[in-house]
Amino acid sequence: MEQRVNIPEAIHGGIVRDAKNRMPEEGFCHSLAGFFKVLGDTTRVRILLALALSEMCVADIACLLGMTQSAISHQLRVLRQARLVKARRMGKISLYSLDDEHVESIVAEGAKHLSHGDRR
Amino acid sequence: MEQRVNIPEAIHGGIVRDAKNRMPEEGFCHSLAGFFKVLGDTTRVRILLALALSEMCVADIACLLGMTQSAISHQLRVLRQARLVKARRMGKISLYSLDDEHVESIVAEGAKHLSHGDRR
DNA sequence: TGAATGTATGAACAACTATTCATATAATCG
DNA sequence: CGATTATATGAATAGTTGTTCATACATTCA
Repeated sequence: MEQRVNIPEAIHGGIVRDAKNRMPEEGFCHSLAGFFKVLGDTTRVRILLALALSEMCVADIACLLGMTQSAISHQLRVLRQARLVKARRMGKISLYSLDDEHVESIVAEGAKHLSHGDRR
Repeated sequence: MEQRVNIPEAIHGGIVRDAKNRMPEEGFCHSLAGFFKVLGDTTRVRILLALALSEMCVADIACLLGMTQSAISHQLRVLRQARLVKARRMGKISLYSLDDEHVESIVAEGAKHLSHGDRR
C-alpha cells in the first residue's frame, strides 16, 4: 500500500530523536495491543471472571451468561489462542479454566484503574 | 430488541447457580472491557509507550510514529477520555503525558503475559 | 450400529472503529 | 488586523469484529 499522507515535522526534534531510539519495536506494540484487544470485549471479560470462580464447561458458561453455546464457543477459541484460558476434554465435555495466575492480576490491575477514575 | 436465541441448560447446575451469585455485575464487566478496548489498538499503545519516555506534543508524536496529526489527535482524545493521558496547553502547543503511574504498570503486566507465552 | 448430546466452526450480516480529508478553533507574531 | 502555526473535530469510508444460523465433529450409550 502506498503512503501519501502528510506527516508533520517534529516541533521538538531532540525529544523525538531520542524517543525514536528508545521506542519498543512495532512488533511488540502490535502484540501488546492484540493481547489487550482480546480483553476488550464484555463477553470475553465475563467469561474470564466466571472462570476465575470455577472451571466450567461451555454449556455452563452459556447458561450463566445467558448466551448461545455457539457465541461462547467462538469466544473461548479467541481466549484460548491468546493463552488466557485452557481446555481439557472429559468425554464429550470440554472443561475450561484460566490458563495462569497472570490473568487475574491483569484484570485486577485494570479494575484498579477504573476505581482510580471514580475517585476524582 | 427481542431475545429469541436458544440458551442451553447448564450441565452442572450447582456450579452455575453459585457462579451467578458471585459474578461481578454487568456494568463492571462492561467498564472493564471498555478500558481494555482502549488499550487494544496498536497506535494507542505506541502513543502510551512514547509518552512513557517523555511528555510530547501532538506533532512530535505524529512525527515519531509516522502518522498524520489528525489521526494522533483523534486517538489522544480516546486516551484522554479513558484517563490514560492528560494534556496541558503551552500557548498553541498541547503537551501530552501519561495520566498516572498505573498506566505503566498495566502495560508492564500485559508485556509479562506476552513473554510468558513465548516461554512455552 | 444409530440416536443423542456436547462442542467446534464456516459463512453471512450488522455494528463498530481507525484513518483520511476538509475544515474549524485557538494562539502567536508581523 | 491578517498570516501562520498547532491542534481539534465532523463526516465519510474501508476494514474489522461479534453474533447468529446451519452444520460438522466427537463422544457416549442403548
